[in-house]
Amino acid sequence: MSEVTATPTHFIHEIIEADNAARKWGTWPDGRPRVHTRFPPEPNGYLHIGHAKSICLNFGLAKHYGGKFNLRFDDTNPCKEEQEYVDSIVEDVRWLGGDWEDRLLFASDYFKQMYDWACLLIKKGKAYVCDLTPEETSKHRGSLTRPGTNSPFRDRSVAENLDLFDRMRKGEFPDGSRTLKAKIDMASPNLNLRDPVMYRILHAEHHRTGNAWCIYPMYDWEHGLEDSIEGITHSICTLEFENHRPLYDWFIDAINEGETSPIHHPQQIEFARLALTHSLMSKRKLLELVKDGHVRGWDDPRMPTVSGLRRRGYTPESVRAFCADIGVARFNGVIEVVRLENALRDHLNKIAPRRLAVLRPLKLVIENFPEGAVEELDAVNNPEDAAAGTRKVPFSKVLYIEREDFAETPPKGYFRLFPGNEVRLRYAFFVKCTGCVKDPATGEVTEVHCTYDPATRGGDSPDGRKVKGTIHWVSAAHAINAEVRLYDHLFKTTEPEDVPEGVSYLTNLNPESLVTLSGCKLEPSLAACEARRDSHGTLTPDRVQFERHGYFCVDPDSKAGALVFNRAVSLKDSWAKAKGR
RNA sequence: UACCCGGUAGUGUAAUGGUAGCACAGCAGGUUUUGGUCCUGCUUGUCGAGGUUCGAAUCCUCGCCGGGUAGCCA
Repeated sequence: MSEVTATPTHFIHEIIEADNAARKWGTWPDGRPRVHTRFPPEPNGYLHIGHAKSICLNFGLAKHYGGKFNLRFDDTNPCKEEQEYVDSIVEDVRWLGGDWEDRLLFASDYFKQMYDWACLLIKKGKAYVCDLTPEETSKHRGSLTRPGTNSPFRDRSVAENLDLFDRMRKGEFPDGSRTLKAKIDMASPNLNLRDPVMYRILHAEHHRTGNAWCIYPMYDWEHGLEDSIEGITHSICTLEFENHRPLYDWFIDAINEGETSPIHHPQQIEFARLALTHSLMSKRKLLELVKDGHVRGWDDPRMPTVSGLRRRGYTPESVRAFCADIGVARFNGVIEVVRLENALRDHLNKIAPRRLAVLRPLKLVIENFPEGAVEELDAVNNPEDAAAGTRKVPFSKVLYIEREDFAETPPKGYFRLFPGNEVRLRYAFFVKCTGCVKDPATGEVTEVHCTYDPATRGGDSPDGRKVKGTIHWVSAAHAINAEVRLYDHLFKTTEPEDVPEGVSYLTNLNPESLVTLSGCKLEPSLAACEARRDSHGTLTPDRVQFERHGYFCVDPDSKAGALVFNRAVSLKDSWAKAKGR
């Protein structure tokens, strides 16, 4: 069975496979059925995980069926769009693995063609220049339950419409004074069909066309034309455009009516956008979080933006796996964010080198270990990947262990260090706790003491003796210092936007979403880690597993000798779960 | 009280007139030099009522519930 005829995994596959079987969209030169998708962002903000779903869908479909994928900027509103956003979107789509080859396209490049088609519609009596103000237009539209009323300018002559539209283009009229509208049906139950605006007057500088135009096309008019020009077969968008589909079809049909060589008519298909628990996808609110300083920027590791995920330590592979895993449907649900976190764990478990790192250090003194001696011990780099090999880790008389790995009076089921208990120091020796030293003023434990069994070197006892606990450690004399940032959900509630009337979603912000730890003690090999960048300048930080903690990556805030690590995701912790009960 | 679209375990997603399955979460156990990984088992579901049919998650009707739509935004 060839890849192309594999079992469909969702309804869009079914549509495409039926189209392919019927050769609905023709074929490529090599004879295979044509599939051509696109991702059409407006460059007015940063991409987030919801966009990633769309990118993976569109690019994935093109790739699966041996088709093509375009990256097209839908830059038809000069008031909101900026080059900065174009650049970040290009970077994010590329990072996610989207390949548009030489087709990085801009809707603004089609302005002249769209204008000509608009004139054609005027000549066909299907479009007219309307002098109604925005407020009047709104009134004439009627309501959800009342039909609209015709504009008094609806029946202007073709000649007058052509003249007025030409003068709109030349900039003779002020912003908002006139529009070009499609003549459809003011009584349609679908409000989108009540003589929608095709062009508005905007004397604004466009990021690419400058001042060449002072009329700009509206989404409903423009979008299908862009798809048509590019030969898009399946124009995939989100569910809220469902009511717009009749208009998408109407415009292209209107252009084609009576023509001997009709333009290409793609098929619009809607799917459910992504929503994640403990998260937010609204561009406006994301911007607010950045502007008001609730996060450190668009790429704050707590943000659901693609750049945030990247800085957090997510791999493109894990984001793609997540998008494939959650599926595509026509139901607006909410995905549990643990699914995303799990996708990362899955990938990093396979590829991340293991390292020893003590986040909240507590001194462990080995009473019977010779002063000044150093043992070089072999540590496995990745138990999931034998090819990753081993490394040497220095061991000495004074170590750091995790504060939470010692308890003077252990809770039930605790099998870490406590007086009289023996545990294994990972890759090193068995040690038996002999007691601890406390600060007489505060009562805080400042040092733990133990003895080690030299016969257990490497972590196995020749006499077959077993220990229940294995803890990690770092040699105090060899440790390097680092800052570690622990992240938790930005919002403490599952659906942060779900707030009572008059209450801000900001009240759902999690005050503990960022915990910064300084003076963390890392094994010396970690000194070589970097916040690397690829040949495009895109961040690809080194990622490691700190054993028993989680997966971490190097943050670009790092400086020589002062590394900063971000926790991408913790390891599953059944002990923490058991304690919580 | 208009039109459009939806409703399957806690969450998401399959089954397209023929045994309601999968993933994640949860629970229990096994393995383990990470309380990780891995492995095994278990709990939990077709919004409701009618109808068509030998047989309905699927088709029909009527309800109920949810989402979308009244920008010169996309």
